[in-house]
Formats: sequence, structure tokens, C-alpha cells
Amino acid sequence: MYKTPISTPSCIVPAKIFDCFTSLTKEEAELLEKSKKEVLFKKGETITKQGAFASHIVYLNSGLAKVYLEGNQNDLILKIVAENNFLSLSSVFDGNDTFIYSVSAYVDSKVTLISIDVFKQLLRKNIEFSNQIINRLNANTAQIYGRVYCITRKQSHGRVADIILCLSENVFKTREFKLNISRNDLADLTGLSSESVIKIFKEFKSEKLINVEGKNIKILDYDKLEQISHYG
Amino acid sequence: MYKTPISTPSCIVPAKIFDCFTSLTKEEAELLEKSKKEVLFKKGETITKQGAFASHIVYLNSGLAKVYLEGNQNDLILKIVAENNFLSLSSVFDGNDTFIYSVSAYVDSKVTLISIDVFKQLLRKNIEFSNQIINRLNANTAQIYGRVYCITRKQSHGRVADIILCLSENVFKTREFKLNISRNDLADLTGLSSESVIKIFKEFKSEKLINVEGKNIKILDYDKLEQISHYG
DNA sequence: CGCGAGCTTGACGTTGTTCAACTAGAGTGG
DNA sequence: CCACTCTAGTTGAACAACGTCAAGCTCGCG
Repeated sequence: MYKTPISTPSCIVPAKIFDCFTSLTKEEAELLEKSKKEVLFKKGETITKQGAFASHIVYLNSGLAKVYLEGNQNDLILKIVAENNFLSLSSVFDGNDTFIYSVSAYVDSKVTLISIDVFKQLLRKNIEFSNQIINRLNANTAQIYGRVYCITRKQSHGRVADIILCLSENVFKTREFKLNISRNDLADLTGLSSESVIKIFKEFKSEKLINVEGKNIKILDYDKLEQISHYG
Repeated sequence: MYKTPISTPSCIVPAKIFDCFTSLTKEEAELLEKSKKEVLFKKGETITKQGAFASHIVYLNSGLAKVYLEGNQNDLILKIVAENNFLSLSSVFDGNDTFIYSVSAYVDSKVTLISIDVFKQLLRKNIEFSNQIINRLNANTAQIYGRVYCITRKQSHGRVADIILCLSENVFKTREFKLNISRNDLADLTGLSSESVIKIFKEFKSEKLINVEGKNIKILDYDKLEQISHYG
């Protein structure tokens, strides 16, 4: 029995509401403006594709997306990204400019594509901007470490509890929500098979920890879930 | 059957030999010089402790160290770090300045401790330096994603093959090496139990893929191992 | 020589996956 | 309006992969 050492939510990078673009000078903002494109992605569409040439930095203006590694049949969701967050920062700098993961939209999403060259230019010019990006990168790292811990150290019940809590707290921000995420995605979020997720949902329901009716989920016993998430 | 999508070695961040401190001006270098401390850690000693206050940036000058998350009985090694790499970059910026992981020395290691305040100052002053740090951070991210993929998607044989190859290629840089890493650490590297690692070693040996004599490991069939690592 | 830590082995148990069958609901065409 | 199909969700039984446990081994070291 060991309490999870990491306090960061494991499924999402917390969106401290700060817009890192505010630190740009007027001139820099104009440069950015000229080189960016806004695109609307429909629910389910692929925004970036693992292995493809990463020609742009991708920023999510509104909507909800999943960032995931593609496997043979099961994917692994690295994180869920909400509005005002980058979708691809880390794909970009490591020598070969390739997307190391795929991103797809959960709901209709507005996305800004920024030329990498311009982005790098901004990093070189504006140190405040650069530092804010570093902070973003580190928030990402903390998140992924939490996720690694969750997926590798906890067993199934703990993982499912973790994801329920994380979705409730960070994505939907209420204890009763309609899950616009498929059971298969829940499996990819927890690293389990969809059947296992379903069976654990059923158990949680019979133990009166949650109420599940199709897509609707309601958390009944928050503390118990947290306990399961921590020690499971 | 699916080929691993990530080419980065999963156990270590490749050390592109570049010293990010070279971009500092004379003045900045002096500032750094005054505020840093060099410390020698003996084999097995703890360099940073998960949960402790992260008062310094830690840089590994020489030696070999493991970065790991502490669990109840088993730890999980996030990466192995060789000389001329940072041991704690990402622990530092995310609001609460706490080490999110522990680091300990595999062999006697020389470490430089840098005051966080000074480090942040340098980031603010020197944009070249700041950009190099961003690159380092992203190399780290690519590595940890590769690791997540390996540990969550591959099963035991693939993971063990992966680690053998990774150690051979990136840490020891030869196909026959003496492992100064315990079986328990191999377990923590693969996310398996030490018994499982041992059993798979035995299988690999009987299939003439490797030769194991206590701590000495020799890779016999490189291609086959790679195949197992990729498709396992 | 004897002790202890790390390593090895095999028997056994648990966890979670796989598979196949079944259900429910949504969209489609006659 | 009713079959028809298609996909997502659900269920239980059989199975495989790993972990756990307990015992024995080895090697370095006092």
C-alpha cells in the first residue's frame, strides 16, 4: 500500500489559464498572425498523425482532443487536451521533425497551426515567451510521469478510479457528466481492454461508488474512489 | 504485430555531445561558477529524493545514474542518465519546486548542483541557452514516450529484449558488457518482477540469443532480439 | 569456514486478456 | 413502418501472462 507520489492529474495537463502569446510584442504578434492558420476539425477527425512530417506547431483554441500513441489494435492515450493548450510542442524539436504521436478531436475543435520556423524565431527573439514554453513543457512532463506511474504501478481498479476522478475533476469539472468518450477510449486511457473497463464499471456500480447509465456517469462515493485510486 | 513507432531508445536520453553551458557569456559563466557546487556521490547513494524540496538543478558531470519513481516495493526506472546530462530539469518549474522522482548513482558520480534562482536567471538572460534547454526537455519527452510505449504495449519478452539492446547500444556501446546493474534494477527498468526477468534471460540463453554468465552479457543474435523488441 | 545478499528455480495463484455470443440502439432502404 | 445491418456495449468461460512464494543456490567477504 503506497500513496501515489505525484499530485498532477494523470490524464490531462492542467490548464493554468495563461495565454503565453500575450508576452509577444506587437511586431512579433503580427509575424505570428501572418504565418498562422485556423482550422476547424470535426469530431473524430485526425489532427496530427504519428510518423508524419511535423510542419507546424498545433494549438487547440477550443474543443477537446486526445493525444495518443498508435499500436496494433489498441492505442495508448497519453493525455487529453482541453482548450488553450498546445497539441504538439515536444514533437517538434528533437532533430527529426516528426510527430511522435497522433492527435484526434473528441468534439468539434478549433485549432491554430503555426509555422515551426516562425515559432522557433519567436523563441529566439522573446525570452519571456521562451520561458513560458519551458513551463508548459515541464507541466507536460509532470503529467506524463504521473501517467506512467498510474499505468505501470496501479492495477486495474486503481487505474479506472483514477481516470474517473481525473475526468470529473479536470475535464468535465462536475461529479455527474455525460461521457462523450467511448469505452474503447477508456480502455486506451487506462491501458486495459475495454471488457475489463466495463467489468470494473459494473463492480463500482454494484458497490455504489458510481452510477453508470450508458454514457452518463455520476460519482457517488468520491472518497472511496480516491482511496482506490491511491492505494490500488 | 506492429512495429514500434518510436525510434528513440527507451531507457536513456541520447547524449548528443553538446555542452549547453558553452553558450553562456563570460559574465554569465562567472555567475554560474560562483553559485554552483560540485559533489561526488558514491555508488548506490541517493542524489535527489522524490518528494523533497528541489532547491537545485542537478547536472551529471561523470558517472551513471538512474532516475526512478518510488513505489511500495518496486520502483520504476524512468531513464538511465549518462555523463553530461541533467538529472533534474523538469522537476523544477512546475509551480511547486519538488523533485517528482528520485535519482541514485549506479557508479561513483560527479555532480554539479546549480542554484535554481541562478538557473532561472540564466534562462531569462540568454536565449541561446534557453533554447538549448528546450531541446533537452524535448529529447526527454521523446524518450519517456518511447518508454511508455515499451512498458505498456510490449509484453515481457519484448521489454527485456528492448532493455538489453538499449543498454548495449546507448550505455555500454558494445555487444558484450558487464552489467553493473542488479537483476532488481532490470526488473524496475522493464516493469516486471525480477524473477520474470531472470526466466526470460534463461529462455533467451537457451535460444542462443544472448549469453549470460552472472553479470556478463553477450549479445549473440542481434537481429532476432531487435525483432522481439519490435514485435513483442 | 560461515554468513548474508543477491540470484535462480519451480509450483501455484491472480489478474487481466481473448474469444465468442448476445444485446441495444442508430441509421438505411424497401 | 418494418426488417436489415452496423457499431458500440455487455457478458461469461476459457486461457495466458506474470507475479508471488518458498526453497535452494552461489559467491563474495569477514
